[in-house]
Amino acid sequence: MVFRSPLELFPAHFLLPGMLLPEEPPACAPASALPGLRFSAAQVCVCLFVCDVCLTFGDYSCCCSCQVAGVCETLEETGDVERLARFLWSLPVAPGGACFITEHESVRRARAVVAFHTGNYRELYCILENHSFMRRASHGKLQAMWLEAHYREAERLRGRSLGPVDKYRIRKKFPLPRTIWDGETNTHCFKERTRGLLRERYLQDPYPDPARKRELARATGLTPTQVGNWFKNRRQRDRAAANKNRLAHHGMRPGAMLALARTECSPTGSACSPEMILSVMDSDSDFDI
DNA sequence: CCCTATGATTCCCT
DNA sequence: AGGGAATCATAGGG
Repeated sequence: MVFRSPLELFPAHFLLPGMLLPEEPPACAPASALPGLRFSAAQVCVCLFVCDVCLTFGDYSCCCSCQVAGVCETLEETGDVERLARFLWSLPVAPGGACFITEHESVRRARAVVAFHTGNYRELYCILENHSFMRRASHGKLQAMWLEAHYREAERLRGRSLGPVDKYRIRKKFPLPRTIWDGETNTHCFKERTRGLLRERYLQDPYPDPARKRELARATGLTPTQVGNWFKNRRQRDRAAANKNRLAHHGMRPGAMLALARTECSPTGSACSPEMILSVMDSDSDFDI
């Protein structure tokens, strides 16, 4: 087992907590040296026995790695990457590179965060590709770092910022590793069953009241806002299609179209707009309602 | 690379 | 608050 700076510089500080602090305290110093952070007593404690534990692989091993992980999580939450980097730097490193502490998922994630913020993308990719991250809650952040790192590399290479299409190609070229992705496809469209239900209700009433929207949301698993957006988009696109169609029938006045719609739908015309008639008749892919 | 489809967002209006 | 219009962002086909 070997130590990197600053443990190499101040080993006594960790092993003998009663000693005076050096002029420049290492990152893994007691909480008093880290103003603004609230570590638990146990988390602080790790700074005092971590080296000894790692040297001996004694009974503290599990406790030790959990405490280190806790400190990593706390530092990561504060967003102080520089301090997090110093803390990671202070951790012991086994000759082969593996250590029960650094193998902890939170520590690995912290290493990934530091690698990302320091622009060490090779290391970031290595960490993300070669270790499984079981905590799904952290997948989003890791995925974002994976993509952003590839975007930045491409931008640096091309000497210009990337457009949406460039980014899309980057995502295709560098798909998310399965270590940070559950494998579920992230479809851009709603499920066919959901869309079918929405279309059905839209035909009945293109202007559902809030209660109906909530009910539809429950039935489809969408949020009421998503349901509202869907209806809004549907109406907007039907109107656009109607206008397009109207241009094709140039010479036919809007009033005539409305009359046509009302006669072909219902006497009141309440639940069937001219746009809907057109959308049903149109051959656009989405007009299969 | 262009185009289309589609969900989301923003701004303005009533 | 909710609707319309314009626009953005993204996925996917050819």
